[in-house]
Amino acid sequence: MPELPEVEVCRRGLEPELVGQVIQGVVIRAPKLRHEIPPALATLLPGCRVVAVRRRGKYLLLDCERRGVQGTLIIHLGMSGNLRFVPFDLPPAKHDHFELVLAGQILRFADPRRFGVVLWQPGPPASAECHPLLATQGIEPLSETFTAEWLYEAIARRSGPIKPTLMDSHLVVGIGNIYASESLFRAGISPLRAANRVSRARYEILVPAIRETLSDAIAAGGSSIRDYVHSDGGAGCFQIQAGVYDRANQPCLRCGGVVRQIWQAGRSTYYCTGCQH
DNA sequence: CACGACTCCTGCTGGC
DNA sequence: TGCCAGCAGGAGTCGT
Repeated sequence: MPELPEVEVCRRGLEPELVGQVIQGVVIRAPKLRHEIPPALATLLPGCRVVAVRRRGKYLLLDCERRGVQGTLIIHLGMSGNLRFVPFDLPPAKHDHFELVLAGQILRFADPRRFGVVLWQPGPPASAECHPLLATQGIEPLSETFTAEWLYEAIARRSGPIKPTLMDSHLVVGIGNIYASESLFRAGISPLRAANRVSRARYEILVPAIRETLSDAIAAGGSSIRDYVHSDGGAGCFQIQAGVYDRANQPCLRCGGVVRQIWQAGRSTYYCTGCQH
């Protein structure tokens, strides 16, 4: 599921249920995701109050506190991860790897492909950003500092194609394979064009296109935020009709041209040969 | 530094 | 119907 919008929708679903809650217990079933889930969480977390649910890129950050001791639970959903609130008596399924036991329910993390991450960073909330996985994260595309000017300058020495460049989380966070294609479609820019050969004027179009693509997706998920976290995640995420993604050989909804599928950096890319140059 | 290839893992789909 | 190759919304590491 998770690109930035899905993670943000997930965060918004978690926040009202989690903030203020005291963690009663922890269950670790799969020691090894992308990294081992720290066994120490089983003793660190019980008794902790969740004081905030934040997002950095595609990482969820649960700030925790217990009598002055602070730390942040870092969760990444990888390709196939999801978080659900479930009742105590729902037996765990095959890929349910981790859970927080709360007062009236369980927050359960499932991830079939196990590309996800559950880690712990001790210290006050601000120190979470110092974790090696987070310290190198790029700019937030929905922040006010993400401007055409910023992107144009940042990309000056990037000669690779624009689409995989936009997906580099050390440059800009949160733009995954779907929204990279969709944003470029909205902006009318070919995914094959070298990043540093996109004109300044076209970045003025691309940056708002990225912002609108992401925020439209959040808004679409937002109509069923509760459902998203409480059910199996199908509800919110796919309500946006894709312009090009997964529409190979179908007519472009804007110009009637044909949507083509190509491969870049090992990932599929979709674009309209008629209106993206 | 920047880039592409490779890697981790399971599950589903499409073609035969 | 069954089998298998290929692909799936991420991202770190390594070699060039």
